[in-house]
Parts: sequence; C-alpha cells; structure tokens
Amino acid sequence: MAQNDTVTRILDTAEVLFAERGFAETSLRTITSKAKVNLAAVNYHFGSKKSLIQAVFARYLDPFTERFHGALDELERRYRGEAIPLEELLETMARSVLEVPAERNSLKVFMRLLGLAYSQAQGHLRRYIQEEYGGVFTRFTELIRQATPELPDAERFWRLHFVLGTVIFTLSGLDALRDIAEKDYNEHVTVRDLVRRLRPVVVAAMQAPLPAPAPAGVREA
Amino acid sequence: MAQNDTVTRILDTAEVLFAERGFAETSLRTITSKAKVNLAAVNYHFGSKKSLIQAVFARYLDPFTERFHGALDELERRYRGEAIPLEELLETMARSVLEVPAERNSLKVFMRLLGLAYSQAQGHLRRYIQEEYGGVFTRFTELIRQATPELPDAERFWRLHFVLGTVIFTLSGLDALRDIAEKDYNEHVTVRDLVRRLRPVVVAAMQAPLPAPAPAGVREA
DNA sequence: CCACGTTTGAAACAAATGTTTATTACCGGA
DNA sequence: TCCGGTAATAAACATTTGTTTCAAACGTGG
Repeated sequence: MAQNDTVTRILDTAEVLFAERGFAETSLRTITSKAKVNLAAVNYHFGSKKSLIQAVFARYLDPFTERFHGALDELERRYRGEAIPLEELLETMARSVLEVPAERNSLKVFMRLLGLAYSQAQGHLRRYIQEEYGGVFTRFTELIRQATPELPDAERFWRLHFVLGTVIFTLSGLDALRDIAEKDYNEHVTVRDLVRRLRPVVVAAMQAPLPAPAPAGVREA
Repeated sequence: MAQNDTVTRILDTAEVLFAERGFAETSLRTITSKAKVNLAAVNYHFGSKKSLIQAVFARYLDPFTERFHGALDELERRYRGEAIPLEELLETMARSVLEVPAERNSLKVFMRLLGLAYSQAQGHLRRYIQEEYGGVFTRFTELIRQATPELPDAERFWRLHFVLGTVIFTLSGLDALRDIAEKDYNEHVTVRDLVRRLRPVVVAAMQAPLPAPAPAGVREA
C-alpha cells in the first residue's frame, strides 16, 4: 500500500494546486514538498509532468464518462427510441457531473480543472482529452440534436458551446465570484445552488428565438 | 520615434503570444527575439514582465473604457432618467467591445486576453484590472439593475456573470471552435457572426424565469 | 561639433525548473 | 533467512527563466 499511498498523495496535492494556480505556475517541487514525498517520485510514478497532468484529469474523467454513459443508457432505455426531452438530457448531464467528485469531495476542483483544460490549451491536454473522452461528448450532442430538431445544425452547435461556456466559466471561477456575492448579498453560495440557478437560464438559452439572418456580402478578416 | 517603435513592437508581439499561449508559457526571450528587439528592452521600457502584461491590457482597456463611458453617457442623455431597455444596454456594450480593436485589427486577441484575465488569475492582473477598470463595470451593472427591476439582486448578479461567461468563453476560445464548425458545417464564422448569434441567447438568458426556490436546510462543504 | 541624456546591445547573473542518476531502504516469497 | 525487485531518497544535471550590468551607439539641443 506504500506505492498507492505516494501516488494518491501526489494526485491529491497536485489537483488542488493545479486548480488554484494553473499548470505552468505549479512546480513539481511545490507539489512534492506539500505532499511530503520525494521530488523524484513524480517522474518515477508518472514519467513526466505532462503525464501527471493527464493522470489528474483521468481520475475525474474516467468515473465521469462511465457514469454518464450509464445514465444515458438508462435514459435511452426509458424512452426506447423516442426523442429524449432537452431538460431531461441537461438534467442528466448535470447530475453526472455533480455525482462524480462527491466520491471525493472537491467539485470545485473538478470544475476549475475543466475550465483550465479549455483556456490554458496546453496542446497535449486538449488532444488527450479529445481522444480519450471525445466519444461520450459526441454521443451526448447527437442526443441533443434529436431533442432540438427545430434548430439548424450550426445554430445548435454554437448554442451548446454557449451554455457550456456559461457553466464552466461560472463554476470554475466560483471562488472569486463567491466572495463578491457573499459580501454584497450576504448569502453563502454552494455549487448546487448555482446549478439550480443555471437550470432555467440554460434552458432559455437553448430555446431562444433564432437570430436574424446574417447580412449578405459582409466580409471580415 | 525609435523608442516608440521598440515599445509598440514589443507590445504587438507580446499580445499575440500571450493570447496564444498564456503568460507563464511565454518567455521574454520568445517575445524579444520575435519582435527583433534586445532582451533587456522589456525591462528597460516596462520594468518587469508583470508590468508588460498590464501594459498589454491597458492598450486595449483604456480606449474601451473611454468609448464605453461615452456610449453610456449618450444613452443616459437619450433616455434622460428613464430606465434604459436591457437590449439597448447589451447592444451598447457589444458595440463598444467590437469597435475598440477595430482600430488595431485583432478582436480575437482582445477576447482571448479577456478570457485569460479571468482564468489565469495571475493575482496581480486581477487586482490591476479591478482597480483600474472596475468603475465602468460598476456603472454598467447599476444600469442593468434599473433595466431589470423584476430580478432579485443576487439573481441578477449571477445571470450577468452567466452571460459574461458565455461571451468571453466563446469568443476567447473561438479559434479552436471555428475549426470544428468550419469542418462540420462548412461555414466560415466571423466574430461579428457570433455576436449576431449571441444576441438572442443572451437576452433569453437574462429574461429566463426565476429558478425554483432553494430547498431549505441543505448543507454542503 | 560637442556634450549629455536616452536607448540599444551583448554578456553575465542568480534562481528556479523538469529530469536523471546512483544509492539506500523496504518487504514479500522461496 | 536471504534474495528479488520495487520504491524512496539525496544529489546532481542541464536548461530555462527574469533581471541586472556596463559599455557602446544614438540623437538632439547648445
């Protein structure tokens, strides 16, 4: 159990430091000293810093995709061929996201990591996540397509990313925002609280009227 | 003009490198070599890397805040005391954002920088932007408050950040998304195009029905 | 044309980074 | 008990980082 102990201690420490400061801003020495393991342990157990970063993500995304796939399975079984309602799909995704880190206790970290994965755009990370977990996302978007047949394909594509942006952006920047909200409105905000607030907004966004058609003949660099 | 030339050449090069890779991932040597200036020039003209980062932001945000303040002035004059409609406010903000980098030609860079400012959370950057440009944002949110009297204060606060998340997230990650969209839907997407698509979504998000009240007595870490 | 403050230039600096190397400690199975 | 490989440790490695130094080049006002 000694090996496992070192490995998980590294992962536990790394994930919160990454979430707090980003990848480049977190050195292996900071991680190992805080985790009380030897500096060389990271390269011994993971091979490199890149691989450590990927391992941190895998520890969240592996259980998530499994859970999410399972939830979608049940949803498809329940609706046997019928199109699954949009709210049902969004609800299921939210529940799957919320359940995973509950096994640990750091939903906040999970969200922040997702945000970093998008913005920091460490080339290797984006590629890794795409190749490793792109499948479940493809499946989800296909179900969304069936649930919103009135939307043109391109419009649905963009709206999905709009709401994805809302969710990831808000939840990953939660700490900073929470401070302001608590000071100004004197209410303590939990992640679940935010999800409750996000629900009607996300649904409204997906069902908003179509935009005015693009003015023809306008060019831009 | 020799000094100015070096300074702007550094800024021009730095802003696109920062936008592409982030701050920590961009070394001064990369900047100066690409800009064809001496390594020491950055420290000579800006003092430090931190100050260079702030200068990059100032070059966008100074004209923006000036323009935005002016646009809000005119709006208040036009409505002389009446509450300004929500769409009008959002439209004005969008226009102000779009106009600024048009003077240069890198709206993309501007958006990406905004995204980084949020996510990378370099302590000093957040503080700098807040102190230097917090005023215009406060003014804007107050006008939004008057335009949406039906929203509880806390709800409006969060929704503003929801839509802010949508916009910044989408526009700052545009390049990656554009590639997918172009491949799958065979349409070339411009920023102005996205803004057109964002408009109804943002309005719908702000006007979505209120969320169900929070279940009482639920605690969370 | 000269002198002086400003800007550039090449080199060096100290500090920090990810990674590698030997050496030692550990510990379960023959 | 002793042997095997696995894991932990301390030290060193080569790079890369931001910053500083000091001399040379520049350009402008007297």
